[in-house]
Amino acid sequence: MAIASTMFRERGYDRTSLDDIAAGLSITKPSLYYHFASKEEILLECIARGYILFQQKIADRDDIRLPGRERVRIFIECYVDLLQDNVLSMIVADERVMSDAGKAKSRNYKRMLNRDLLDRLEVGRKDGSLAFDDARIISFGIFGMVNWMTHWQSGALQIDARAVSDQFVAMILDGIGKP
Amino acid sequence: MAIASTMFRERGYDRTSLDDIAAGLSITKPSLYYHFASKEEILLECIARGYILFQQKIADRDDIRLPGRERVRIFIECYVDLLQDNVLSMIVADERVMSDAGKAKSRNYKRMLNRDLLDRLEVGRKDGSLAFDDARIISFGIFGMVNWMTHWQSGALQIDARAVSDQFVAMILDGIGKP
DNA sequence: AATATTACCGACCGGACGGTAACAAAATAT
DNA sequence: ATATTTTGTTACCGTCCGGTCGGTAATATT
Repeated sequence: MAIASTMFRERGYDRTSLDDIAAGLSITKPSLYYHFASKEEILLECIARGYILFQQKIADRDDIRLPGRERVRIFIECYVDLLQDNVLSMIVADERVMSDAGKAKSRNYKRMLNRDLLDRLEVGRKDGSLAFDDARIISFGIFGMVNWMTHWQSGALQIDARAVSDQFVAMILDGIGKP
Repeated sequence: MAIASTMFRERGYDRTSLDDIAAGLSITKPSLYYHFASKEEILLECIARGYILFQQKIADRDDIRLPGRERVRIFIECYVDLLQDNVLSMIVADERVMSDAGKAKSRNYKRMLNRDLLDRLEVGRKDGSLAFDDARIISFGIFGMVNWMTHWQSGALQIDARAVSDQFVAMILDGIGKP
């Protein structure tokens, strides 16, 4: 499962054949079909596991009493961390190849993640630690920034995960413009 | 060519067959092969055209005398604009399916684009209108934020392009944190 | 000892896709 | 008018891939 997750992230869902996954597990394709009903089911399982991992990671560090600004920071740091560790197939999953049912499930995970960030943003807006116009656009921007890290592969990402999330957070919170 | 570009952006390169492209042009696949040597060549042509369009667009608005901060803003606004108009196949092009030669060409365009933004950032740093740590990370962050818009498709992107780039720019330059 | 259940395999199917060979019709040049 | 180049077409090939079929060891249950 973790292997499939890694392969999906490295080669992309379409270009990872069931034979590839099976080979990675030292079994054969029909054997995969004993455990899973379809390729899509494998993907959905990967997505679910990624989401759970994220939930666990963030639960460890989260504190509801913190100002929104800090809670956004925590979200971003956890998210970057998980991306670096090759999990979160959600990002690689192209809904266009999925069945309606699978699409719905996948969207649901994305929606939950987005809702979490949106909530943190609104908390910050209310407690005065954040200011922005449309939370949805900000949220999309943040996700995009981080999700696109999956496209850095090979070459540029010699950079430490901590440095990345630090500077992303700095840019998001304080901006790069000088007054 | 513009048709291929749009199709690549909408369905993805892999899932756009040569028959699809040919049908979109009301011709047949072998006829495509009269004009292009391979599917990859079509993609590369799309990438090149997208780059040229970007160059034209930004040349219209650019002014070397402006402070770096403004020149970064212009870059982002032009980039968002072009993305909304379905051009820039560069983003959709997954280097993993390309030949070494194609990969090199594709990377070259990306490199040029990245260099342009990096230069603007450095100008801003020197003239004091911008402040940041590692320009590469900032640049990647900005590209990610905007590039990821291609994944918004269907549903969320009811938002006007201008609103998006305005808020992206606001977040990048001023941040969303309150002092 | 007989019977299920679990976990796996080799061989194959049908469809899609990139690409090609051989040939036909316009368009253009002479 | 004829020859030639440009731009198409129909029909096909090889390959890859998701998925299936029938069968087989090994382990657990009765």
